Amino acid sequence: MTLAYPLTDPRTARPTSALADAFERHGVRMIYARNEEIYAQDDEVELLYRVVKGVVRTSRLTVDGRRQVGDFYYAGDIFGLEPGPDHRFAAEALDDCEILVVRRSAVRAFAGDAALDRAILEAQRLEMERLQEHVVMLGRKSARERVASFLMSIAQRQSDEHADLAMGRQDMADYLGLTIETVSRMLTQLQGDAIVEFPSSRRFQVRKWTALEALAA
Amino acid sequence: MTLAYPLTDPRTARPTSALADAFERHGVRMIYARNEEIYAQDDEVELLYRVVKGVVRTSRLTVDGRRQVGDFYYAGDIFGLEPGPDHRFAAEALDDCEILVVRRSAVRAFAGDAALDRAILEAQRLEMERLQEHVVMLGRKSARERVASFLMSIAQRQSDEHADLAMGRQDMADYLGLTIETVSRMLTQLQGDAIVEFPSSRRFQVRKWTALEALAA
DNA sequence: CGTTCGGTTGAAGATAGTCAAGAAGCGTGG
DNA sequence: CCACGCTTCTTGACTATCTTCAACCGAACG
Repeated sequence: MTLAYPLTDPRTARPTSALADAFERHGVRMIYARNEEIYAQDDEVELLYRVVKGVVRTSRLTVDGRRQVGDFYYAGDIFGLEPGPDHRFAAEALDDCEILVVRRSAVRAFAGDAALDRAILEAQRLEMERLQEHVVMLGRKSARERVASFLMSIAQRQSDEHADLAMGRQDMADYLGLTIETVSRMLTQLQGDAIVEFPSSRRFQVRKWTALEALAA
Repeated sequence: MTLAYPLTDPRTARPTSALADAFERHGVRMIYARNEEIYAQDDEVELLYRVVKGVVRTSRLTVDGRRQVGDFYYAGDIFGLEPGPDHRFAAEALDDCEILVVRRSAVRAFAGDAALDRAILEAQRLEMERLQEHVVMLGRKSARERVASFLMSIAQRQSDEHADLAMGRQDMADYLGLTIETVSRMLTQLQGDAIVEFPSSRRFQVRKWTALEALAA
């Protein structure tokens, strides 16, 4: 990890809330290399993070080595906001990342309790929505449907015709509660049905939106 | 649903937080019959609920009829606290229930923004922890492990030697992301291994705590 | 005493996982 | 620029797990 420079950058600034404002003023800009750990499982929760550039993955390891990926965070997303005194999920940089970090107490002093609490509340909302969707997906969707949902959410995020996958197959698998082989098979299957097309393993294009939507439902 | 009487009952009162306090003062006591709906999926979020007596189940139905149970709420638990403007999960009374209900805006006026936000924050914490656990369970545990985890959490909650299941097999299955048959089979299997014992289908006793814990891990 | 409902059990089938091999991309160094 | 090794992804064959469909059992209730 490299400490870069504390900064308020107008390009990445989004001073829409007390929280965003606090990030601008008190944030420290950090650089993380690919696969570097941002915080560990069971670390104390004391900082808030916002992705400026790159993609972050949260994940949890069970004692016997099974891994569950919590979510992926892209530029603008806030993460590290977890209930309880320590992190149940670790956070790692998927690729080279630029992250704004603020100390929670610093934010509180700056923003005032009420404003901060409301801002954090809002961030937690998003987090909970993600979790709720995740639960339904893992509990009630088939492998094919999970993969379709995943591609759907990625494709929606990117306005471009082509969508890029920031993560490898293993990360997808651990997010979807599947094995890497099953993910791979489902992808080739969706491609065989001409629903999506992969010019390369990390890049795809949706061919039949309605079909993909139906699966993702 | 039957409206009972607005009340502050010292037995069920837990005036430890602004939220609890608000429930005491502004709560309306409602009675729901077994399987009665408390709020529907896609209803607007505007009320907060606290279980006084009975058990509540939240669940979500997909378009094609699959059901995912979100969680079960027992006496003292707060529910209905969801992100977004409307409920993604419905809430229903598992058995005959007594519920304290407060209007969010009323609570806010009473408690003051800051105190309320912090109290809601705390309740949301618990909710997020449940969701995180649920994700890991659905994503990375086998049927046997899921059932074991479930029994474990029920048994821990009840101080008694015997633990009672408030819900039927179907509800367990929909919570665990399994079918009713698989749940049943895992239960008989755990019983066969003398890890738990079911004198009746709704009542059990843990025989080998260490074995159950190992599975639940 | 029959009916209903919730739970269990069995047999067969589908879905996803495991193990193993092969192909394709990618960076490094000759 | 090509060759090599490494990693990631794909594919195949087989197995395990879970689901499906169906029958059965037993307690609760009229």
